[in-house]
This record gives sequence, C-alpha cells and structure tokens, in this order.
Amino acid sequence: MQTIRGFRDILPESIALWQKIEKEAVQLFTAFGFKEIRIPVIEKTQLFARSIGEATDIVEKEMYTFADRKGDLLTLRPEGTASIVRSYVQHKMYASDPVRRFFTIGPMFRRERPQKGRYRQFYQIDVEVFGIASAYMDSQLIFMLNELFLRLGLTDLSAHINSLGCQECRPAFQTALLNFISSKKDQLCENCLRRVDKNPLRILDCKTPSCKAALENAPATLDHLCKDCEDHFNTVKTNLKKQGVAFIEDRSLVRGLDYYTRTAWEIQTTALGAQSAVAGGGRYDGLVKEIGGPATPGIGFAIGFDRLVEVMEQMGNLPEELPLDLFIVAMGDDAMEKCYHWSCELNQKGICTEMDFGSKSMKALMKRADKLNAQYVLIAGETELAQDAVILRNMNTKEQVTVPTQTLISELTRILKNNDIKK
RNA sequence: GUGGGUGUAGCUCAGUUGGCAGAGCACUAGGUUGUGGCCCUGGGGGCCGCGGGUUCAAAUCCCGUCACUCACCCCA
Repeated sequence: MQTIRGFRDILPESIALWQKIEKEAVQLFTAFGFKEIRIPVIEKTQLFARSIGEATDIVEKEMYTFADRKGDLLTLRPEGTASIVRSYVQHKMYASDPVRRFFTIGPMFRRERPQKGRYRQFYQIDVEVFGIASAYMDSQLIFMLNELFLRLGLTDLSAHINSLGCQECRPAFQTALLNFISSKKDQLCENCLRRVDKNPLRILDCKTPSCKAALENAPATLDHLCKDCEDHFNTVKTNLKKQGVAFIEDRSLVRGLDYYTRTAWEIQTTALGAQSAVAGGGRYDGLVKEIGGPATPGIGFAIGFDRLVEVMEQMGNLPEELPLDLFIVAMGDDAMEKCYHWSCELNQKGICTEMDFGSKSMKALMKRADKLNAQYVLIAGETELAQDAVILRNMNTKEQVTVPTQTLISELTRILKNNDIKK
C-alpha cells in the first residue's frame, strides 16, 4: 500500500521547518490584525465554478469533484478564497463589520500531473481582506508578505506586479485585445484559440514561444486602465518604493482565476524548476457580490507552503533539531521501575527525557543515548541504587557525578533548566 | 492530457557478453562482566516495481503495466 499519486506524507524530519514557517506567519499576520478562520475542505462544486470561473483550467480539468450519496456535486477545495468569501457572506459578516482580515492554513487539492513543487494535495497559507478598497491595503499586503520572506531569510525572490483593471476599463481593453489578436490568429497555439472566446485575458499569459512572439506588442491592461485604476496602481507602486519593497512591473502577469481585478501579484523563485510561484494574490472587488453578498471589495494572497519549505530546504535554511535533555539507562528490573517513574515526572516538568524499556546491554543503551544526541545520561545501576544514588553523566564533557535519589528530581530540573537557557 | 528519464537491501547505488544477488551507510551482536562517538569481527535483512514473452538459463533481452521523477500545460 502506498499514498495515491501526487499525495505524500510529511515526515517528522521536516516538520520543524513547517512549524517554524507557520509560527512566523501567524505571529506576523496577527501583528497586522489578522484573525485565523478555519473552513471546510469540501464545498459545493458550484461555489468554485462560480468564483474561480467556468473556463479556467482549475475548474475545467483540475478539480476533485464527486457526487455524494445523495447526489450533490461536491469538490475538494482547489483554493481557499472562495470558501472564505462564502463564509463572509453566509455569516453576514458585512452587517456587523464589513472590514475583516482573515488568514487560514490548510490543504488544497488539484488533480494535475505532479512534478517538482507541485502536488495534488498541497498546503496554502491564505490571507484575505474584506471591505477595504484602498490601494493602501494592496501595498500593505505585499509589504507584509515581503516581510515574512525576509524573516524567513529568503532573499532571491522577486515580486511581479500588474494591474488587471476593473469592470469600467476591462471591456474597452478586451475589445482592443481582440482586435489585435484577430490579425494574429494563425500564430496562436490551440489553447489560445480556445481562449479567444472564453477568456481572452489568459492569452497574454501563454508561455508557448509562438504565442509569446505574436503577442509581443499586444495591448496590455496597463495601457487601458481607467483613471481610478491608474491612480490605484500608482499608489501601490509609490508605497512599495517608499517602503523599499523591490518589485517588477510585469505587464504579462494575468493569473489563472477569473475573479481578480486591479492589482495582481506573484512572488517568483528560480529554485523550483518550472514552478516559479511561491505566492500569488490579487484584488477581487466583484467576488463577494458574485457569491451573493453586498458589493464589497476584497483582496488576498496565498503562499505555497510546500514550495516555501522546499526553497528553504534548498537554501540549507533549516531549524536545528532540538537535542534530547536526558536519556535514562536503567540496569535491571528494580532500576527500570524506579526510572520509569522518574522519567514520567521529568516529562511532566517539561524536560525532554527518554528511556528504553527493553533489557539491553549498557553499551547498547549508551549508543542509543548518543544517537539521540542526549545532553545528559542518567545511569541507574544496582551498585548506586543500593546506596540510594544514581550517576549523572554529561555527554559532552564526559563528567560524571553521583546524585542521591532523594534530590534527584530537583537536581535534574535545576541542571537541565539551565541547559535549556543555553540553547 | 502529452513527452523524456528512472525503478535492485531501510538509504545511496554497483551488477561486464544472459550464467550463484553485491558494496557503502544504517540496523544488530560481540571485541570491553557496568559507560557513547573511532577502530576491528560476526549477524540479520531482497517478489531485482508488477505481469507476460524469448531462452537450458533473465536483475540483464522483448512486450505490456504501475509507480516515482523531470518537462509541457497551469498554478501555490
């Protein structure tokens, strides 16, 4: 038996890094006023189809969709935004306070062909803001994301930003784009020809060389922004510049979800082969209304947790494994029983202690202590126990002291708590 | 969905022209009666991915299949 294709176990060896990233993210987001929200991993298919867009790759061919026993069409969430918007609307959060800042962390599912940095179950750290239309929110989110990467020690990432316009300016832009494309149709790939009717914006994002060449001088959303969108985008850029957040204005950045408006961005890396995006986001001012709420601006981003972990692993940026405070070597049945109780008591006091419950030779037990990187070893032998004492060995200095059993716990607590501070 | 690469011990990998299934690391026991790392000696471990075919004989050649992996596509 093994995991199904594209799914994987995250084993204890790599968990420390996941926890470190999660801790930094939660701390930072909390400082910016974000609250955690937890949402289901399954929703009605319709939710994703409506929000992400019927003609997108995600909805057309990547979703895990199935009928439950009653026949309802359900889908394993391919992204987090739709569910959070649904939650915002369902609980009528706009009524008591339309301004909300959320984050959530969890698995997403897309049935794509797996490769480096791409899995069918992958994790996202998701951030969403409702009720704030100002460009200051856009720049603040990008600033916050940038700050997280800095804290994690990531430097060779680049932020790509673009503006996709809004309901006002997009129709005119689409007309201009379609006009341009109609003269280049013979140079477009099959996919793009399909997109002409369904979602022409996506053609700009095509990586096929012939398409890229044909679209070199294609109109960009940036050249067709209405006054409001232009002001908005300028404010975002000005803020970022003043804050020292480096970015690249990328006119071809479109993104594969239909709900984006105005600012869209992506944080890219070269460390993951073809999978360049470590994080991506954008504004979605029409989505809340689309899902049945009042017109409410929204903006958010998602971080590819797995990819972030991989980038950091590649940089060798790994948290140190915590050493074991104490390993207990018990020789004989009487010693075993006494040690068992000491061991549990120390565990209760938060001292990382382990012992072996089998009857092994002392040499084997010492070897195990060494393997576990134990800082101290408590040796409970018959000779010492006969005098109500045990030996405490410092594994680094090889110093050994005899400790009376009466004061054992207090003595160990003292020594090992000091040890903790040193770490 | 399409294409390339790879599947042999827990891990990393050798395996010649088709001829007994191998190494290093890890594990385990001992050398040292009760003291770790280094060293030495022994031991356990294998459906050679799976199924079929060719052959006296297949890890090796052929066909199929599955998995992993990288890339296209798309995205986190």
